[in-house]
Amino acid sequence: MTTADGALIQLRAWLAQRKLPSNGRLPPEREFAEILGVSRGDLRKALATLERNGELWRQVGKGTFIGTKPVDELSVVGKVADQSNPLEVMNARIIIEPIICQQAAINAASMHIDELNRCMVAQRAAQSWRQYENADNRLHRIIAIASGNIVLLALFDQLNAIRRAVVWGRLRQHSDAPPTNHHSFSQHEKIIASIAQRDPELSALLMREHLEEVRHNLINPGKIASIV
Amino acid sequence: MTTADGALIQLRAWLAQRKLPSNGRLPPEREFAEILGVSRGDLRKALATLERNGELWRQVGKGTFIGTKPVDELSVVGKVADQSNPLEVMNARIIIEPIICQQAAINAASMHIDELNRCMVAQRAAQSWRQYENADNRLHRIIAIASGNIVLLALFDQLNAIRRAVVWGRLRQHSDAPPTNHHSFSQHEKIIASIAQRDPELSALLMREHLEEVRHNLINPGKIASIV
DNA sequence: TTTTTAACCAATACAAAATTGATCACATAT
DNA sequence: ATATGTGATCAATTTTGTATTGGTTAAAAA
Repeated sequence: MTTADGALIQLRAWLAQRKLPSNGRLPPEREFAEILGVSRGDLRKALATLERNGELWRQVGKGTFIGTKPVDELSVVGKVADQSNPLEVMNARIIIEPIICQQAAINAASMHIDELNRCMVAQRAAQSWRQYENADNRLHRIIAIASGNIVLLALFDQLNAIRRAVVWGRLRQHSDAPPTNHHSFSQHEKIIASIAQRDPELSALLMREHLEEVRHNLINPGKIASIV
Repeated sequence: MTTADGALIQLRAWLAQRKLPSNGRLPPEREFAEILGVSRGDLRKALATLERNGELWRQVGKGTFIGTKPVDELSVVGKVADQSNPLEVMNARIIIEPIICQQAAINAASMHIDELNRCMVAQRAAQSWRQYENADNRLHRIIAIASGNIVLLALFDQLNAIRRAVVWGRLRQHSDAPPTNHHSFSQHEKIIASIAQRDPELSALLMREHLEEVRHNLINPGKIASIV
């Protein structure tokens, strides 16, 4: 038996008899090594073992804690946005939004269909890119609302927040002229129609195709380089 | 024409010719008033007008920014949790997690497979419900990590946060004894195996079946009434 | 060789100081 | 007398500086 194994045994014994503070934090490594009477290296090996087992978690500058690491649910958008990029966000949309659209086809009320059609009217009447974008965002969000699941809507909003944070500050050189992206119009209309006629699979397929085209335009910045 | 109207005109002209920093922030009021050569009060009136039009937004201690105010994703978890219920969260999981699992089968690295197997060992060795639950949460989260898409991981964490907020305080009367839910064990192992052998469709199917069984146990609270 | 110790690094927490939009009181001007 | 500019003050937020902590490496010691 190595001394590192001995440290692990001592650590387990200490954890078993000690009553931990409410936040589950245990002493910093340097003190803890003295308390247990082992070297810091051996203590770290023992802690690493318990961390692999998921019995505790550590973080630089914070400490060592018993249990599972809590997900920091706030300001997650900014951190994710820093680590991500427009393409990754687009890929996530292609994965998530079609199934939300599928649920919308199952659960949408006629009220939602009407609202979607109103969005199309507003989108066609848009006289600036800002108005067009607003109408488009609203359209996609109403689909999420129509899914009938508040949790799905919350996830959609989260995804949207990440998207905005990622493209935030990047080039947005589109003019103020209203877009002439009529192909996107027809795609939207087909999606709405498939929802109206209660065809979940078709809705998901059309939404996926629509987003994949948007991704294509994102990768190949031709005439239209905006995220719709 | 009042002096306040003149300030609005000067502000618009300044915004039209000046190139704004990437974050869209414009100078603090005191400096800005000097730059434009107007009083701070008139500048504030002009800014208020543009704020009403949604062309900019302001916040105390932060500054004035061009564009629409980013949504505060903060404390959204609590609001959603209030309006939702365990079944709805479960349904959202059944919709979301299978496709995340599908992506994991496509993108998982061998490191992730190893980690998943370690989770299974920890889950089998669990000697209390707490340890079992920790291992299970970690398993599902590693699958989300293995998807290779940070945005998907963020959405999974959000879903998890909502789940915890919803079931928080509700029935959780399971004893401290380790669970004998061996069927769940085999389901987990099959999912890991399907990921390891790169079968996206099978992975999604198995995850869906697994979660649907959890939902069944949630609706029919028999022997096992925990959300796994 | 292996283990321990020490030193240093990067990330985080915490507190103090500076910044900033909002608001009010008062002086000034027309 | 009303309106406008000026300054002070407040509360929210950012910034800055210091101490702490896990992570890492290399030298010292066994």
